[in-house]
Amino acid sequence: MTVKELPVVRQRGVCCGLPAVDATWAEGTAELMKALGDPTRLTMAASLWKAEGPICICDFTAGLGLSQPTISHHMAKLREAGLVESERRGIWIYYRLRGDLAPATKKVLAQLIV
Amino acid sequence: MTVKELPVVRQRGVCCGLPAVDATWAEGTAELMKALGDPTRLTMAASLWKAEGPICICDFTAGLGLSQPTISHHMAKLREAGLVESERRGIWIYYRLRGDLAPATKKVLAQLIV
DNA sequence: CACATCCATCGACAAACGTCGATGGATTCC
DNA sequence: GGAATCCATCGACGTTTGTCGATGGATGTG
Repeated sequence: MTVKELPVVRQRGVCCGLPAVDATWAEGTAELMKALGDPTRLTMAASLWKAEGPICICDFTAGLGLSQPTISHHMAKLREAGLVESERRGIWIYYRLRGDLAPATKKVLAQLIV
Repeated sequence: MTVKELPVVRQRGVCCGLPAVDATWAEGTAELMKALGDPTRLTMAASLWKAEGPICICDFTAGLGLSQPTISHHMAKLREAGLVESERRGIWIYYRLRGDLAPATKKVLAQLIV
């Protein structure tokens, strides 16, 4: 993030180039950001990150003050984003962060979560 | 992110606690994630991150294949998120990442951008 | 078997979002 | 001064999102 001087002269009607940014990377990474771009989902992800063990929907419902369908909906988003996996245990379905998270994703989460 | 065994016994109708997650942190961080949660904005932010100097709207318009109002709109979102600052230079308005970005934000961007 | 609990899914609804064309202000060039 | 360029803002439009109540399947309890 080096800051250089502004271009002194510039021709009107002519545009300069941009640093190359891979479109596929942008698409995928934006998807991850979008998954974390809601306070409820971010809180759920952070809880799973900090938790010693997996957590079930009813615990989030109780703790976050939202309806069960809403929590379920958010968890589905996290699943679609490839962030969590689930395991049934009797009546309950326990969620945890996926064990095979991409290292880059892990680093972002580690950096993100206080 | 330690993984522990699932609870073996559990009472029905009783919910367990969650790891504490600060609501203010979640609100603010989700705001940042939301700002980066669109491929166009993420590309713009990455371009600014990689660029040697500031970039003006018309360059993004030319490079990203979107209308000028759309680019302007996205840039406004990045500004509202506290990510960019601008400087007028004649006809052009140059944008750059804010110099006083929070260290945490810088680290996230550094981690994020390839 | 009947009943309770947990949860995913559906349908609905208001709010937010991404995009565009049109407009108008600011600045520079001729 | 007149014309051209850059850009922010407005209004409009269809799409996506966050939330809920209702429903039904799966599983365990008595």
